[in-house]
Amino acid sequence: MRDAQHIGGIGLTQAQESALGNRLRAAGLRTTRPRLVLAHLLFANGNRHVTAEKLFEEARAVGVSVSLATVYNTLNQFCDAGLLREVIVDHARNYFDTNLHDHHHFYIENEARLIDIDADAVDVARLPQSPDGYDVDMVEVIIRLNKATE
Amino acid sequence: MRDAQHIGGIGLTQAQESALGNRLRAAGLRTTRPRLVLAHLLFANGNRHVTAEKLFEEARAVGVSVSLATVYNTLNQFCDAGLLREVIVDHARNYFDTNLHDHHHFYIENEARLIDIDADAVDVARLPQSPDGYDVDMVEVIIRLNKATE
DNA sequence: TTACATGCAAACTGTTTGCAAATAT
DNA sequence: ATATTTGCAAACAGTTTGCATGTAA
Repeated sequence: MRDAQHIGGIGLTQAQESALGNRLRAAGLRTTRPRLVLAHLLFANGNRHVTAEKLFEEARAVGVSVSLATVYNTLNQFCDAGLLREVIVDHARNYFDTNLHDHHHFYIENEARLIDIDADAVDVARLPQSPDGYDVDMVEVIIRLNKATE
Repeated sequence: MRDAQHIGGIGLTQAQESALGNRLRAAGLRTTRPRLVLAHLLFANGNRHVTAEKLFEEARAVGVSVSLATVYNTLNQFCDAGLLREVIVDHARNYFDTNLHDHHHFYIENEARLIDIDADAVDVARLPQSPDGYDVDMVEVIIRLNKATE
């Protein structure tokens, strides 16, 4: 007898569902079905970079009906709650990153694809002084890539 | 007797106008009035970071009527022609930077303001290897700032 | 005189929002 | 029972585009 599939048709075990529920509650969010589904898609398999549209399609692909507006709202709530962070590399699309550790990015421009770079793989040895009256919020290194011309 | 004001009411000298004209022609662009006006606003006073809307307002402020669409088109043409480059730091607004040298940016988030950082003020000592099949297009360092909490 | 640039308004993209119905606690 | 969340559709911001008119070469 296998685990009940509680959430949509996506085959979440009770343990997974409960863990995700705790995570949402810890972040101050109610555990609604759309949030559990999206959280599962986001957090179940390692770090991800996701746009609203892509996540929306993934939800539908696993047979869960969520509105696009809810995907947007949920991503923003997760962001505000500290479960996600934004990455700004493209003025068309907004990316959300599940990796909350200090890190940087490759951005493959013609594929609109992000790849994480561990913080300790980059050495920003010296930084200029910030203008008076301002604090550093974060230091981002973005390495823009294109397909190699062979 | 002072120099004739050839372009709108913005008091371009003949020398300035001719220099800007050359610059546009060298970039493969016809020297139209809107382009000369916008080029003057962009290039006359050192390096700038500008949005389409801001440049549009500046043009109107100096009494030149240019359509917003033309400002957008012109900025994109200048970009394609290598007279400007884009800076992506905010998914709402698109910034254009007149500084074509290798450099980085402070971005003051709550003021939507960019400040240049000379390339040699930052020491990116070690970079990770790019994924196979991709070439580095550029390495951007963005230091996000907020007003200091005193 | 011919190709290119402009202005306008309409289209378009990604995202947000107002509100009634549904759901979590 | 009450506050929160959802879905839908409409609104919205920034940007792009089609087309008739105007302009540079």
